[in-house]
Amino acid sequence: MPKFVDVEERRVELTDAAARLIARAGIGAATMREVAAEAGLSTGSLTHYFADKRELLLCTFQASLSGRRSQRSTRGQDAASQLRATLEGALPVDDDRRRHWMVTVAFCAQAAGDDELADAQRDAYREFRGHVARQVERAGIADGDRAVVVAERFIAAVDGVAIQALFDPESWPAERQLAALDDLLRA
Amino acid sequence: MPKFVDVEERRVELTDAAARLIARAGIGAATMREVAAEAGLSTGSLTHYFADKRELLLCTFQASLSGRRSQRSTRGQDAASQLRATLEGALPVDDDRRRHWMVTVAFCAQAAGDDELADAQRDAYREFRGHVARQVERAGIADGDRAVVVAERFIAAVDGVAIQALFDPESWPAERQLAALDDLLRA
DNA sequence: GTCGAAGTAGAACGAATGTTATACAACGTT
DNA sequence: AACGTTGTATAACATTCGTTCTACTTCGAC
Repeated sequence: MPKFVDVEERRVELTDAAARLIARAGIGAATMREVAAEAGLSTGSLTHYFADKRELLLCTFQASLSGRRSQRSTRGQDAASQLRATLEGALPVDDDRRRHWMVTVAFCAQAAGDDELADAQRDAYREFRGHVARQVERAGIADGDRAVVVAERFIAAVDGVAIQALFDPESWPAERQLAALDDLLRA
Repeated sequence: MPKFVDVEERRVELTDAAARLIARAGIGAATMREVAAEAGLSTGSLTHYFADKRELLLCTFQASLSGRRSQRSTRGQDAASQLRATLEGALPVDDDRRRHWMVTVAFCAQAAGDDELADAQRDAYREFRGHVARQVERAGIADGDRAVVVAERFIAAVDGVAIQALFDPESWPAERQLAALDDLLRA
């Protein structure tokens, strides 16, 4: 066994580079050469860790999803605070979350005509909906199917604000986004 | 003056073909050759009506925007119904509106790294926000700055539902989208 | 009927892309 | 110390893209 390199870490470096590129200049800028250069490597290394571009993009998408999922670390708080934290995680209030959102939008667009991507998108959203619904139940806001409906409404409201904030940041500083979230939870 | 062809009509045919392609298979599928073929023409004709691909895409985007704007024909109704109709126009409840939404998402993704596109996106949204705010005022729901805030909340809720409906149509048939809209307006 | 501008088609070109192949460097094993 | 596997870089390949160029058609003006 020669030359020890943490394969998973390398793959993360490469998908991170792809995500940065996509967030900065769109998915069209994420060419094999550009991704490799952004990661400080060569296309030879890139193809060594990903069979082809499709695999690279799929992994980039799923890495972005799991990154957002891992950000939902909610312990030691009451249910209402956990719910609030979860929804706040879906707002582009800092550069990191903004980057995640740009990647998400890019893959939403890419999902047209790519069934595998569309399925991944849909499943990720349903998982998120279930997560929010569970927290809605724990917070005692609603139960059963009603909790799912409330979760959908919460997510819709937050996603809508997020989209507006993404493309009109001047109108939507972080405080205003959080104020909108508070208004939503108050009702 | 030889050979009379309605230039504007031809341009619409071409941007329509581009929009169909983008909605069906993503913006990556909207190559010059594919767009020309979709419109039943050749690349020679395409370049005859659009200087380059960038102009074609910009015109396609603006045509999609103005198409949605012209759909807001609201006369002979009370203010509340007009508001409802405007917001319903932003829901992907039929193939046409669904197509408009797919094009919008595609250009949202494209707006990363393209300032001109990002500006157009932002301005279009602000125009829509003003339109909704005016109808909110007429409906007597709120006045002045409050009307704008209410408009933003309405748009956010509708956009959020739209995004969910786009990528999970099974969970969001037209009736459910409209029910969500009614719930929103009732509160 | 002839001429010229407008429309259309198709080929051709350079640039860029995804992919593959080849050569070299690094390190554990024997 | 020699070898084989892994990692990395670079070059080459075929394809596809946007764009440009050229030829042909169509129609009104004279």
